[in-house]
This record gives sequence, structure tokens and C-alpha cells, in this order.
Amino acid sequence: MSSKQVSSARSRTERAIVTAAVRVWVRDRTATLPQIAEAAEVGRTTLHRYFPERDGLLRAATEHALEVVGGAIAEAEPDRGHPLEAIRRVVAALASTSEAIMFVFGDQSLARDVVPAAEPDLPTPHDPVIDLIRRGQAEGVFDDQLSAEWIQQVLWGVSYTAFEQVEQGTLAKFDVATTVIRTLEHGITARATPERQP
Amino acid sequence: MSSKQVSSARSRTERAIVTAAVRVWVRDRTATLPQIAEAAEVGRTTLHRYFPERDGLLRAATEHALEVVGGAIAEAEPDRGHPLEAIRRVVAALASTSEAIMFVFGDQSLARDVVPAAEPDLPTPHDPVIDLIRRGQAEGVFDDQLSAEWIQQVLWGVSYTAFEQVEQGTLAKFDVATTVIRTLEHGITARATPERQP
DNA sequence: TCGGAATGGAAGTTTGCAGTTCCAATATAG
DNA sequence: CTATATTGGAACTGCAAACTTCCATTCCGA
Repeated sequence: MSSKQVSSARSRTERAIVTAAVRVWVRDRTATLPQIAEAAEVGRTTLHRYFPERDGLLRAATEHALEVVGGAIAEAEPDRGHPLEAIRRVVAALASTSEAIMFVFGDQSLARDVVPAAEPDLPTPHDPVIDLIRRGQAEGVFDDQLSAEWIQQVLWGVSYTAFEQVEQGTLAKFDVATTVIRTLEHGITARATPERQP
Repeated sequence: MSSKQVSSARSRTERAIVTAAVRVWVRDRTATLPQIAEAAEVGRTTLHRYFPERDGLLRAATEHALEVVGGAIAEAEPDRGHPLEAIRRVVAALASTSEAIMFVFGDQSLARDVVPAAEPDLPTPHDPVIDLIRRGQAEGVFDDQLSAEWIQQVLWGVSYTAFEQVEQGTLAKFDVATTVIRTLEHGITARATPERQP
């Protein structure tokens, strides 16, 4: 895309800045640029050279986070195997990108304003996770009384909740995938509930 | 608590400001005080007279939102009846306080910093919802392989997700309680899944 | 009706951060 | 080794929003 070949130094610095931005902003959305420069171990001047304005960095950080999440989902091969197995792989994959997910979904204004601009076509149309859910519904594995979009949002929401718990030490990182999957598959009720008889 | 009797005017104005703050900040955490003054139909000067600094209003808004949510939960009588029925009442009650819930839980820094200061003893110890979940687990209704705290967080998380969907028009307000409860009770899988056989 | 309480408009001050400029120091490639 | 690219320290401007002050007006209870 760039007209000139980027030097290795440039790309290394840019990557450091963007990842630092995600890392810092995920904990404090109001963190200042100097704070991010410090986290990236980069001078304030350098940061402004790479990203002349705050919004540009915000967008780059968002795009980067989306790439990380998208890549993890792709690696999980959601279009392969039994839907239940596939979604377990997806959850496990998401667990390894918790920072990126919390960054993107931790601020509703990000998801509302920046994400659409960042991904002109990928987000809603042809989402591999939606495809997986639809496939699972067609095969009678997932509840087809619930919309695929709702199920997807629940997947994000429950995963996000788990990441939060890890963050505050209430849940062991190791248990994230198991807990999320168990909750998704059976809800919060004990197994084999006598189908409502309260 | 106050040494002087508060005039009806004072309390009416204060209430208008606080509810406006919740209403505005739930959609845009970065909204300015003039914006809130306008939403409260109150002069900028008046707002500053009631809340000399931003943090004070933020705290008051948080306390108010917590009171609203706590009141709704209490009205749902979570300690009465079958746990499944009780939690359905709680979800229905939460649905009517979506604004307050989204305000408190929509910003992790709020839940992290302001909430503990706002409720010195109520939040974690002796939470009626936790009590309900524990009771349900003891009666074999809720999954006792999951911690009560996790189940509570899932309850919040799924409800929050539903409110978001309503906000963006993806879910009808009318369907919130049904959808949340169905998801909580059975997860995202079709009823009577042949207990794993992928 | 009268007087204190409450309100709000307008125009301050202060603060903190984004964005800029300049120049010297250092790293990297040819 | 030298030239160019990259970096970053420091001091600047500009701006937006929090917070303040003053005073005229309106509301409300005694």
C-alpha cells in the first residue's frame, strides 16, 4: 500500500506504539498520549510523527485488535467439524486474544464509530462465527429459536465477562475456556433440569 | 442525613441533574457538564452549585443508579419461591432498569473505582442475587459446578448484552426478558442435546 | 405580599492535553 | 566511515472543558 518500502525500524516502532496503545487503553480509555509513548518506550515526538493525531492511533489500534481477533478465529477453523467442537475451538482461540477483545468491545463508542470505519465490509457481512452458528442451527445443535446474531453477541458477552473475572483475579486464566463453554452450552442451570415445573 | 431540611425545590433540581447525568453519560461517557446541564433543563451555574466538581456528580449518579437497580431487585423478591421463578422475576426487574445497569456496568473504571466507594458494604457482602443463586444451587436447580459469583456475572453480562441489542434496534424491548431467561437457562444449544457426541 | 432562597446568564480564570517546532543525539545503511 | 534516516528532549501554541465570580431575575414559603 505504501509508496516507499518501510524500513524495519519504522515498522518495529509502529508496531510497538500500536500494541502499547491497545495495552494501555484497554485498562484506561482516557490515558493520554504521553502515557502511551512511555508504555511503548518511545519519545512523545516519535509517537506524534507516526500518528499526527489521536484519532489515527485509535483507529490503528482498533484495526490491529480486530486483525488479532480475526486471525485467531480463522486459525480455529470454525467451518470444520461438529459445530459444538468448532465453537469450543473458537472460544479457546478467543481466550488467547482477551486483550484485543476487551479493547474493541470494552468501549461501546469504539464498536459503534471506529469499527465500522476500520472494516468496511468484513464485520457484519460474511462473519465466520455467524456462519458457524447458522450451520449449528441448521444441524439442530444450536437453538434456532434464538437469532444467530443474538447467539454471537452472547458468545462475545460471556467471553468478555470471563476475561474481566480473570483481570480481577476472580477466575483462573486456565479455567476460562472450560467455564465459558460450559455456560454457553448449558446455561446456568444444573444438567437435566426437569423442563420447568417450578 | 442533612442537617437542614431540604426544600422541595432543592431536591427536585438535584434529582433532575442526577438522572440527566445518568441518561446522558450512559450514551457518551465523555459528555461535558454543559451538556448535562442542558439535558437536566438547568443552568450551568446551578449544576455547579449542586455539584462543585465533576467527580461529585459522577459519584452521585453512580449511587443513584445502584439504588435504582437495588430497589428493582428487592421488589422482585429473589428470596421467595422456586429459584427459577425467582430469577425470572429478577431478570424482568432488571429489564426495567436497563439505563441504570448500562451506566454502572458500561464503564469498567466506574465499577472498579466509584462503585466500591459508593457502597461501602452492600455490594459484595450479602448480595441478594448471590443468595438466590446459592439457594438455587443448594436445591439442585442451578449448576453448582459454576461459582455463584460467575453465575451472577453471567446474569449481568447477558442482560447487558440484551440491553445493547435493544439500544441498536437488533432486539425488541418486549423480548428482552424472554430471550435472556431462555439463554440463561439453556445456553445457546438446542433443547435436549444428546449430551455431547460430536 | 414580602424577603430570603434558588436560579441562570455572562464573562471571567485555570488546567491539562493535543498537536507543533526546533535541534541535537543516535542509529542504520551504503 | 559517512550520509541519511530515525529518534527524542524541550519548549511552544491552541483549545476545550472544568471551575469561579458577579449580578439580575424568578420562585416560593411564611
